[in-house]
Amino acid sequence: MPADPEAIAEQVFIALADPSRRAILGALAEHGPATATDLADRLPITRQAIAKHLGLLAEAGLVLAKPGERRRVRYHLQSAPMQVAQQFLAALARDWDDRLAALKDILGP
Amino acid sequence: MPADPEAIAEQVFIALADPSRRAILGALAEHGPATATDLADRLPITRQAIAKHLGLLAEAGLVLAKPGERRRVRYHLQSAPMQVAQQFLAALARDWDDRLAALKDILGP
DNA sequence: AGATATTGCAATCAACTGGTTGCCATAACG
DNA sequence: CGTTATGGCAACCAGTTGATTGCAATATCT
Repeated sequence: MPADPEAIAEQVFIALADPSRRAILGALAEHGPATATDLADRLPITRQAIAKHLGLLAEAGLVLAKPGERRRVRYHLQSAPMQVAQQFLAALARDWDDRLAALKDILGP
Repeated sequence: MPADPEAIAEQVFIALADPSRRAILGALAEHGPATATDLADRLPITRQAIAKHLGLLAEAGLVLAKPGERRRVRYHLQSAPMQVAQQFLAALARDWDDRLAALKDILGP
């Protein structure tokens, strides 16, 4: 399991780049942990499509699958990877601005 | 031009989800503004592929095309959209944590 | 004018993606 | 025991994507 921040951030970016995935995450945030079939009721896509997305989200660490009582698997949000991605973004933006300022110092008076 | 933060963030996520695109941005950050052919020398992909990526990056606002002297078009970094995306991420993470805490308050002692 | 370099556009291609349908294995409940 | 729900594959399909090659247009230098 590589804790490489860039790898984690990349997976978060991929996950958050898709509207359906954001909708799934939004539903989980709004109504709490849910199963794939629950989400299929709320969202306009099939359970299998949702299951695929949940697989990807779990891979990215944004969601955790918890086996429940009636053979149901409930998915819980995990915000940790998003914070990693956020810090990655912040570092990138800061780096860019620093280098741009440095260039300006060299070229301009 | 929609200033919708989510739309901007989505484009940033899409842009940053691709390694080649991150490499292009990295090269621009490291060596300053450059043309597509310049970048094609540094990176292991063709100029046309780079041009396509630059188009997408420009669409996302992460890069600005500045027509230069010898018909050359130099691309400059723009960090503003990244800061929007970063704040979008921060807001999401905060929202999740708030709701999770609220659920915990309801369910647990 | 001719040679060289640089950009833009189009076609093409393999791989990936988001999504659907269908089927099978369980497990709960009447 | 039969029915009903739930979840896990697997196949398949259309659209997108990352990347390539080829070529035309324009500009620069000798």
